[in-house]
Amino acid sequence: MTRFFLTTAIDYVNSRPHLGTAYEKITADVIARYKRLCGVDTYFLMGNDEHSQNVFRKAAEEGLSPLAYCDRMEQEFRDTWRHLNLSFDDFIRTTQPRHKAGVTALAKRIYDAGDIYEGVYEGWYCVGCEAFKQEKDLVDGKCPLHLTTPQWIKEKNYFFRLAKYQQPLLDHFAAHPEFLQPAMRRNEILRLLEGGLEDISVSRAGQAWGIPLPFDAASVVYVWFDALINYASAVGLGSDQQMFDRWWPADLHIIGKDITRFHAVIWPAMLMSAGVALPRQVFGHGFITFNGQRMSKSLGTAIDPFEAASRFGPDPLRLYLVKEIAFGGDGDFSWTRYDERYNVDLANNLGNLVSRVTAMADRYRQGRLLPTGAGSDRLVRLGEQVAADYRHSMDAYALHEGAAAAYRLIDGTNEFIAATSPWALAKDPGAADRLTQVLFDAAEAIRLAAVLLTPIMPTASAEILRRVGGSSDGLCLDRDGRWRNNGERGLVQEGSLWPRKEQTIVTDNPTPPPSTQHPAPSISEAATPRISIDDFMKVELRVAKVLAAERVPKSRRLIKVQVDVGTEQRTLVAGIAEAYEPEALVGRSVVIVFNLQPATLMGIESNGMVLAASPDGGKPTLVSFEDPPPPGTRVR
RNA sequence: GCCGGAGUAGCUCAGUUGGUGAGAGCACGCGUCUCAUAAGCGCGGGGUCGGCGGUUCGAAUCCGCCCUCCGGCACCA
Repeated sequence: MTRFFLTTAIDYVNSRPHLGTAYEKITADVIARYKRLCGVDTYFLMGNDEHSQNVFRKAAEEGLSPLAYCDRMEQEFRDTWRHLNLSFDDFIRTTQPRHKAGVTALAKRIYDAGDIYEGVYEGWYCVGCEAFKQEKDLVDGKCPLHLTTPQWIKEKNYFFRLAKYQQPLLDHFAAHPEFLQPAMRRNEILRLLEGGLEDISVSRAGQAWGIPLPFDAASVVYVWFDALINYASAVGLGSDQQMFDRWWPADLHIIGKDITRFHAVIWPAMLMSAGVALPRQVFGHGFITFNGQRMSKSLGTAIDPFEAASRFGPDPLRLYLVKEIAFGGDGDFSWTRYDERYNVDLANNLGNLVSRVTAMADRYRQGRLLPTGAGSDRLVRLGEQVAADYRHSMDAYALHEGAAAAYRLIDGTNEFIAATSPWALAKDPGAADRLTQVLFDAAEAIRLAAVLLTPIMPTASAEILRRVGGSSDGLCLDRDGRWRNNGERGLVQEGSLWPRKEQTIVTDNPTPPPSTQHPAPSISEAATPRISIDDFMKVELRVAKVLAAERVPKSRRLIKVQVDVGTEQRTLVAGIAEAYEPEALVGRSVVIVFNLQPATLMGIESNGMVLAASPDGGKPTLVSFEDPPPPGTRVR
């Protein structure tokens, strides 16, 4: 294989990228750079997913046309990616003409294959639940929650015959065990496939923001169907056959583990139907947490990759994410750990190693080194072993092991210097040749390690190569990734590559962004349409005192509370069990929505709603009073 | 409750298809060199590999049950 087509998931443009998104792109970039280092003609694709209703709404909230909003977000994404030194060859947007051409072409092929049928999305619809109900969910033909007979609803829709591809997909998984990685994800999907598939809806009626179906312009392609096709449309499906022939099929889709099903089931089925070759491999990477917590904007646990890369530059961040996290598994990021790894891996080991070797070369040999004999057996063997291990690991996308291999050589070189003590040799006139060779060996080991680290730390590696007298132009692993014991080297001694960071000045406590730049709530609040006082007065808020509370059986969130609202007692159900024990609620005064339509939750009728602040991804906090007024008091 | 993931040294984690007395980094203690960014190198302490059973000549690794933590789903009026 002389060419390699690599993709990452395209990103929703609802918000700016966080470190988790950046992680995916960085690992993909490392793979792309590794392939290029191997002399493989590489096409690395990234992009944005713009046809979502959320985007449409968000743009409207900000008073922008959807496209103008997407243009702006593209700049934000590109700025971030540039800051991380990502070497993508192409950046696709799903609003581009080439993508529309690709979607149209693929949809038509699937349609012509007879795998898209016009149907009605029909089923029992419970008005109370605002949801479709499966036959099996009904009890005596009635909604078990509302005890009402649901309506039979029909909605025009187009379906893709996904179910038809159950067996072909199973066959494909059997024939290509490498198709989905890591293995655990494959097992999950196999179990899902064995359980059978259902046809899926691929269109939405009555929406303008999207790509019209080629066979029915009144409907647009459903966003997922649309998005997946980007991988093919970017390389010319439906617009540039020559390019498509050159790059398709994709060699590797790097995606997050949460969207494995789309890439390992729906996407290959679509391609099978259209008679297009399947991608060779899908790799589902893990998630990055911040101090063990899921990244969330409102909790202050979303790390801005821009900020992280600004701390020491992009290379240290890239090294951290690649070396410290087993690729495929989940990983954690914290500022203290980031600083620690920076000091250990970069300042103490690699950076200091470059300093000591260039300093000695300068001091003892005026920076000129020419081999005087054979290289150190031990170090040469280590270098060659490391280079081989590195290749095996990187070829298997065990990126963390590839980084570790390079570091074994760095550590080994520090040990080598301690063992050979060049400063002692320098005092012995009879050891002149020996000293030259020792320094040459050390410089060569650094050169080799820098070559291996090039995909991970492109800028720093080039700088190291310059300092130890190696070239960084047009690197080729076959040629430059092996031990050399020839040629004069000119070493240059300059300032520290990575000065030690003596103290941590950033905190790892979740820090919600300062209110001045708190984009999440402030923007959405400002953007929400204002309501009149009359609208608000429709909502009747009242003080209620909790008389009794108990956990709803088999529920994780729900607590059933009996409250006194002044004029009567009521039963309501509140989703606060994760934050409150029922006993702790009794006697408390809370605020409820008094005039809310009743609803049935887990079989219990709730007459009202208990107010609580509900942070995104956090636990609710009840609205309470310093000095509780009597039950029934109106709140306004 | 259902479905996943995880539980290995004080901390963060590696441990390919079960097999040499269980590892790395950080932190800690001791020693040592002086070329270097108070960095490097060497030695050391410290672990019932969540618990209990089972398969096996042999299990951190496979199987069963249980405990704990974290996600996702169902309820979130």
